[in-house]
Parts: sequence; C-alpha cells; structure tokens
Amino acid sequence: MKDTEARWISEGLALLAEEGAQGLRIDRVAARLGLSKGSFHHHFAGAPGYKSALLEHFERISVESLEGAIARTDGQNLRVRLAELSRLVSADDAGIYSPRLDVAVRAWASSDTEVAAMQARIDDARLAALQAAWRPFVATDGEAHAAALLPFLIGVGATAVVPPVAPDDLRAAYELLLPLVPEEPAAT
Amino acid sequence: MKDTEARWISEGLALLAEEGAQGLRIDRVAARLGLSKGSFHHHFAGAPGYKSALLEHFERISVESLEGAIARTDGQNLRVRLAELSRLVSADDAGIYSPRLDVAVRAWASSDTEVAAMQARIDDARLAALQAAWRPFVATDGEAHAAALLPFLIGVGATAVVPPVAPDDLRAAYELLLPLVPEEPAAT
DNA sequence: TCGAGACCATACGGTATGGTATGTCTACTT
DNA sequence: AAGTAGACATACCATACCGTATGGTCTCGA
Repeated sequence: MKDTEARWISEGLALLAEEGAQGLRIDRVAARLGLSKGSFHHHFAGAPGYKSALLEHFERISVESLEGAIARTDGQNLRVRLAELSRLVSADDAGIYSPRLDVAVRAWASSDTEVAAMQARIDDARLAALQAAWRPFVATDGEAHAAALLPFLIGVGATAVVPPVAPDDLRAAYELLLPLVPEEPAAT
Repeated sequence: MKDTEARWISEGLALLAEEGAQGLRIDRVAARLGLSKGSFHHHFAGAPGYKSALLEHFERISVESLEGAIARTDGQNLRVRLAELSRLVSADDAGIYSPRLDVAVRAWASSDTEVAAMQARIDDARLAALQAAWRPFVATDGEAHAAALLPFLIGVGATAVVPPVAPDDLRAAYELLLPLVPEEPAAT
C-alpha cells in the first residue's frame, strides 16, 4: 500500500503550515508519523525529491480548487463568480489547504527558486481566471487585467499581512470594490 | 568605535534581503564583513540578541519612513497623500530598505513570533496612517477603516505575489481606485 | 515452504552551525 | 614603563540535520 507515501506528503504540508519551511525537517515528520528515516528514503529521493513531491501535490490541489470554483459558478452572475474567486485567492478553504499553509508556501518561495516558480504558476493561473471573468465587461484586455488585479492583490495581501485580515473585514473591502463592476457586459 | 556594530546590523539586513532568514548565518555575515565570530559575540548577546537588534533597527527605519511620508505630504491633496502612503506600503524606497527586505521580513514573520509581533506593529501603523488620511472624507471610522484597507492590502499583496507586480501595473491598479475617493470632505 | 521484494528500524558518518575558551594586539591610564 | 580593558582572531566543542549502510519483518506467488 502506498498509503504511507500520502501520509508523508500530508503530514509534511501540515508541519509546513504550522512552522514554515524552516520547521519542515525529515526527522520531525518521521516522529509525527511514528516512522523512521528508513521509510522516508524508501519513498522519496532524499530531501530534494521530497520537496518536489510536496510542491507537486500543493500545486495540484491549488489548481483543482481553482477549477472547482470556476465550474461551480459557471454561467452565474459576475459578482457571484468574483466573490467565489476572490474567496479563493485568500485561501479560505478548509482541510489541508489552509491560509496558514498558503502563507508558509509564499514565505518559502521568497528564498527558494523552485518554490517561487511554482507559486508564480499558481498566482498566474488565479489572476488569469479573475481576468477572464472580468473580460466581457470592459473594452480591452488591458482594462480587464488592471481590474482583475484589484481583488487578486487584496486577497493575497489579506493573508500576507500580520495578523491576517479578518474574513468580515475582507468582505467589506470587496463590497467597496463592487461599484467598479459594470452592471452589463460592454458592447463589442 | 562602535561603528563595527552598525556594520554587523547593516550587513545582516542586506543578507536577509538577499537570501531570507534561512540564509542569515553568523558565519556568512562575518565572512562578508571580514570579521570573525569573536567580534560577533563581543557586540551581541548571541544569535537571539543579534536577531532582536536587527528587528529593532528594521522597525525604527520603517516607522521613520512612514513618518517621513506623512510629514512630506502635510496639508496636501488627499490623492497625493494616498499615493505617497500607498507607495510606502509597497516598500518602494531605495537603499537598505528595499522591497526584497520587506518580503524577507514578512516571510520570516510567518515562522517566528517575535518577528510577527514587530511586523504587526508596522502593519498596524501603516494602516492607521492610511485610515487617518481617509477619515475626513467619510462618515464613520468603520468606513475609513474599510476604505483604507484597499490601498493597504493592494500594496502588501503587490510585493507578496510571485513575481512582484510591476510598478506600472500597481500604479494602474491605484488609478482604478481613485473613483472611490471622495472629491470633498464629508459634512459632519 | 521457500525465496524475492517491499517496507521499515537502527546505527553510523559527514557537514553545518552556534557557542565557548583563550590568546593577542592596541590604546589608554597611572 | 607597567597595568588594564576593549576589540578581535583562532581553536575547539556540542548539536542538529541529512544521507547511507545494514539488517529485520511482512507479504505474496511459485
């Protein structure tokens, strides 16, 4: 059963969320799992391989949650979709994919180029999704890009700030943004 | 001459900006300064003392730059002041106080409570300054708080995102925010 | 039942880092 | 001139982390 490998990944992300990349040591994950380093080196190609596996998994659940939000609001009101996507960039989901994990990964990215490359892909995908949602309501791609930047950066900033902005305050901030959203699709 | 102590601080912040907290090792700072660990332990109370000294210096230059921005725009147009303060939260200054240093410190805060406490004081001060600038134009403190949150979070998010948002794009985002700024002070 | 391979524990070695102990050099004091 | 304290270098030790080597146990198919 390769269930154990999944536990290594899951527990690693949990520890990452709790203590950041600096606290993510093989020994400590092993202790929390009740396993030893022998198991670790059986499943992963050393620390670099483990890191890659963690990042791969994180990126996968990230894009899946993004695609889920898009599918969930398919054909709906722009404001509904914007609210859903905005909630997404602030990483509000439950379970493994917590705001703390998001912050930890973003912090990790600032000192590791591999992590930074992955984070760039995620950020790019999320911004592109917001931009696509906005596109029908403005005249040019450039306008859509600039407009999408607002909820995106607010969401990212809300988790990056210390302490993180409360969900209620964040919602209030998004409310203020609503007047900027056109009521009707723009004419071609 | 206690000039050497200042060099330890300055070089430490430089290394912190370049490689993050994880790269901030005493040996490496010593090597860059052409000094040894003997000098280090002469000036600081071990690694914890050095960390505190670094944070203290960082917080001081942070609030000084904030107070400078406020003084510089004293009595000016709200939009001018907002632009100045917004530029500040994105840490656009030259010299030691670089955006990279800001990102590194914010990342450090996610895994160190002492750093987090200091970052919270800085963020709180900056948000309060923006809120104070906005206050005359709206009816309640709550509105000013929510409104100030927008440029604040956008500025923080712009540096936290990977890769950081280009200054031009950031300016464009702030432009979109301008319609939300009242032209005239609100009546009491 | 027996051998092969998956899975994992334990032990050991290497490296990096922080801390300490001690010696030296210089400048100032008396 | 001799004594003293500050500033720094060097050598050494303890610890934490990663990686590997070795061997044990469990399962499955022949």
